[in-house]
Amino acid sequence: MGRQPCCDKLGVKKGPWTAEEDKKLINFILTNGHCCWRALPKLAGLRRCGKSCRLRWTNYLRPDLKRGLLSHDEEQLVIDLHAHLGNKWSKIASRLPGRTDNEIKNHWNTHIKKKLLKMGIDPMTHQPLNQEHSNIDNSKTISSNPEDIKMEPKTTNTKDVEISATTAEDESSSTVTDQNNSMDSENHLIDNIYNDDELFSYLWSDETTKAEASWSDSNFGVGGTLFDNNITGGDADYPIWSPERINDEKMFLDYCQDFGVHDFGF
DNA sequence: AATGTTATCAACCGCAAATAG
DNA sequence: GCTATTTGCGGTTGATAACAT
Repeated sequence: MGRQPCCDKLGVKKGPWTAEEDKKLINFILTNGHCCWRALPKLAGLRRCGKSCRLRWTNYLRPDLKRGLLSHDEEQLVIDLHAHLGNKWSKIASRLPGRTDNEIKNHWNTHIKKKLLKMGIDPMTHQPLNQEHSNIDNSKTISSNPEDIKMEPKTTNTKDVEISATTAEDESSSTVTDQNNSMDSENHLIDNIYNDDELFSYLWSDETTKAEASWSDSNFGVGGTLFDNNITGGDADYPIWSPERINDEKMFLDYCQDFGVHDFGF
């Protein structure tokens, strides 16, 4: 018995979303929440499959999304998280507020991977390419044990290597300057995170997956309203630094104004 | 200006896990 | 406990923008 396709192939539109479709999707979710992605397109009057709607919403339309390139500290965090979690993009994304797994995955493949390779670091193992198989320092190998992982970021060489490599050979001197300027404050930020044992055990704990309960469930459940609760539905979804949290509502309202705020029934 | 190449990122696909009945 | 269905994830593709020749 074959698996049912996620949607009727006939009459389902593919490809880039139009502003009109976006509007319909946002409007529907704001009004009704998304009780069932499979049924949503029909109810919302969209000729898309539920999967496509979910993706569009989570990767592009969600009001808490950040826009633009990852900042240096975000990038560094991605590298460190990747060293421990591997290609668990959704897990990595859950540590970066306002970023999606897709976005991080794309950024990894287009930017970070190249940077690491340029520095002579294997992006998959996070070990120097020429020492990859020699295991010079076994303590730096990726461990599945949270207790081992816990202290690792302090000793992981990735960050140190990047800083020195950036200074020595980065393609643009302006980039170096920009990064160095921002790094003072941003590294401080990251250091604070790493120094926080409690937070770190949280980060690596499987329990966090429970705390990663759907953003939408707490904010867009059936009958729920967008801003009834605070936008995050609890601290568990976001690391402690997140000034964006404060601005989420404003940003979303700004966004909605692109479509015309009246269309959303505000 | 025209053409070719590379980089980027939104979106799709297939699979596996989770959930419902 | 089993089967069907839904959801979410990670890999990949394809359109197109940016850059080089």
